Amino acid sequence: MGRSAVNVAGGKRGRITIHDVAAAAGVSISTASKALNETGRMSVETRERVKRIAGEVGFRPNALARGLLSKRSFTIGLLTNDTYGRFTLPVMAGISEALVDHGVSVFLCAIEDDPALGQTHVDAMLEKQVDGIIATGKRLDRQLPVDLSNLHVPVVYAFTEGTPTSVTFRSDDAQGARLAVEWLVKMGRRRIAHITGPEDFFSVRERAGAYRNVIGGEGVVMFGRWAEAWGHEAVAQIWSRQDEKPDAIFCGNDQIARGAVDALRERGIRVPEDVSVVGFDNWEIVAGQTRPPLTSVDMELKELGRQAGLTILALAEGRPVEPGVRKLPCRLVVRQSCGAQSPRR
Amino acid sequence: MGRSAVNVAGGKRGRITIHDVAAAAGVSISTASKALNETGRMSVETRERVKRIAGEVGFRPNALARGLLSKRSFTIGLLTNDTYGRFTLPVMAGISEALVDHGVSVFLCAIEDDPALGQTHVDAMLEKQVDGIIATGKRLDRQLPVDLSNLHVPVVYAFTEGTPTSVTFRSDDAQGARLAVEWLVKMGRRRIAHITGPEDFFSVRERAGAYRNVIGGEGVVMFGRWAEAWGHEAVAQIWSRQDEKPDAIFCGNDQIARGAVDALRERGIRVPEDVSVVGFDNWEIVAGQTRPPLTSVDMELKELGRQAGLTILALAEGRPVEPGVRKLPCRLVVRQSCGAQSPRR
DNA sequence: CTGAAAGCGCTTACAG
DNA sequence: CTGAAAGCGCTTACAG
Repeated sequence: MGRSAVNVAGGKRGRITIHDVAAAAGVSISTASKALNETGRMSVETRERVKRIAGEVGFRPNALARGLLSKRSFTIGLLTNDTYGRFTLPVMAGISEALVDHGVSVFLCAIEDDPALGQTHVDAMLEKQVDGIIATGKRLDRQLPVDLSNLHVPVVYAFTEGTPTSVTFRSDDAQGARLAVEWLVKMGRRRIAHITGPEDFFSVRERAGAYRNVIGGEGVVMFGRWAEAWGHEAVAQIWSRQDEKPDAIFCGNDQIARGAVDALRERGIRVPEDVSVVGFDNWEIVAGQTRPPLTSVDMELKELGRQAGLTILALAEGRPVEPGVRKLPCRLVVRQSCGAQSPRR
Repeated sequence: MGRSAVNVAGGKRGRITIHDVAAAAGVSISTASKALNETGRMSVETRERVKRIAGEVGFRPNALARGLLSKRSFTIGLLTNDTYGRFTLPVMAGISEALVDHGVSVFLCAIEDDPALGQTHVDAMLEKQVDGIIATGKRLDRQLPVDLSNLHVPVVYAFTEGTPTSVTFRSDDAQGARLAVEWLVKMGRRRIAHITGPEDFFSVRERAGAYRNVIGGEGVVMFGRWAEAWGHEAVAQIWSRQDEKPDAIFCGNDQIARGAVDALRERGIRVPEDVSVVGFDNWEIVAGQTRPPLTSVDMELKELGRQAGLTILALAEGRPVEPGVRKLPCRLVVRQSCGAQSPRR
């Protein structure tokens, strides 16, 4: 008891080591180690005493020393080229949430689209003995500008293109688009248009394909830019034509949807009474501030991050994981832009 | 040469250690270590040979082992309660940019406003022997829900409230507001109103105070919420009154400014011809998409992050750092909402 | 100019 | 039930 107080200050640099705990408890460091780790066999009394004293002196095991032995650093790296963070932040939140209970911390490395910077960060992670790397990005059909194959540590891809033998998590954009269009149909809409982003995006083609499947025909698909201004322009184009006007618009993302809603309002067309609008991404800052707030497809990126985190953990622990692409379902978030009814999920 | 190839596979687990390099080069591990670290004295020939072979076999020093000796992990933690990332991402980018060249990696920990989660993350960081912790948040007048004093590692605060003896970086909101209002004055505006957020925010009071100082009177200050809808409402209130209308509005953030601009347009009031508008935050997604795009005050959070990073590094290396609050200047980003003229900076 | 030895803080067979 | 010893991968005095 009295002796423990003497050692509270710890050795040099103020850090308390297992030696201090052992000395204070009057046992060897091996016994102290086993007591704290619930391994080995010893009297309950000894184990409890060591643990109590460790708590009293504020002992915190040095993860560096531990990692040196165990070959596990309880550290992973998250690599992203999405500097703006629109997609990376929810993914990061999911990873962190899944791993914090396992004592795993996450290095975040934003590499823009700079291969040299990417290599620097990968090298730094590897030297720090990360247990694995999760690569994430801003589009499903592009790889990060770094080579992550043959790395000696497991790699998982989330919301970015992976390699054929890796495990890759992505949103099921076709299913998400289906959700949106079927919802519009269920609201009684029959003339549904689709205003979306650049056709060279894989997800744009996926979403457009699903749109066509649901409406059972060619429909009206307008490819453009990921911008509010494009939503405006597209509405102007449609309403300047002679043909019958749509009673619903499925937009490729929330920014386009916001532009479309604003353009409709400025034309005196009511949303959702005259025209229903659905967005994609469920980006709160955009969807929530639109008048009226947008019903939108959420890609569940946090859940995607969580699964990527649990997978990298499994790989790091040597548990078997089936390689391949895993599509995660999207969810429709109902606000006011399609009418008041709530989904019957 | 031939021998090095034999060792490429490394020891168990495929990792190549300094033993492999030493063996391949035919020297002792001490010599290998000194050769690689440019320390000690030896023939240039030996040093070069060791370095060449290390490169050939793909040797990567184990930072865990290194850290155990040097008491430096080349790792820092970034703690934030800003889950949305609006403020944290630029800060993080600045930190990372400043430290990557020094071989330092960053653990990102989002703790929401949960003290227990905060403690868990702090404990994890401390066990991993971080060289320091940077605390950041979403407002200048609130502390994170964790106690970071008496930590045995240096702590720096950036865009969140620190402790009296710590070093804290924050934006100079008064100077930023002055920049905005002086700009409006320079554009010939004389009746400048101020629509802003909740009065209990320190930065709201700072900005309002600077506004009053520049216009030299009480002015029109309307406190409200950080939302587009509030910008709308405030404009409606002003324009429903009998008195003379403002010819400029300085808004407390970009969302309010966007709402105000939309409300003005809907009233047939032209921006910037009839009324100039300035926002605050320079949040690209809002400021850039407003019609017309917003002139806005940028808090230079990336620079703030960079300085926080360099400071924590200095502290970690034992260099002396003056404690106290450091206010960093804001910058006015000119777009189209005040007129076409560009700043004469 | 080069190497043997001690040690960073811990864990884990192996003895007793 | 408990402890001495070896070792994880490196660095750094200290000898030679």
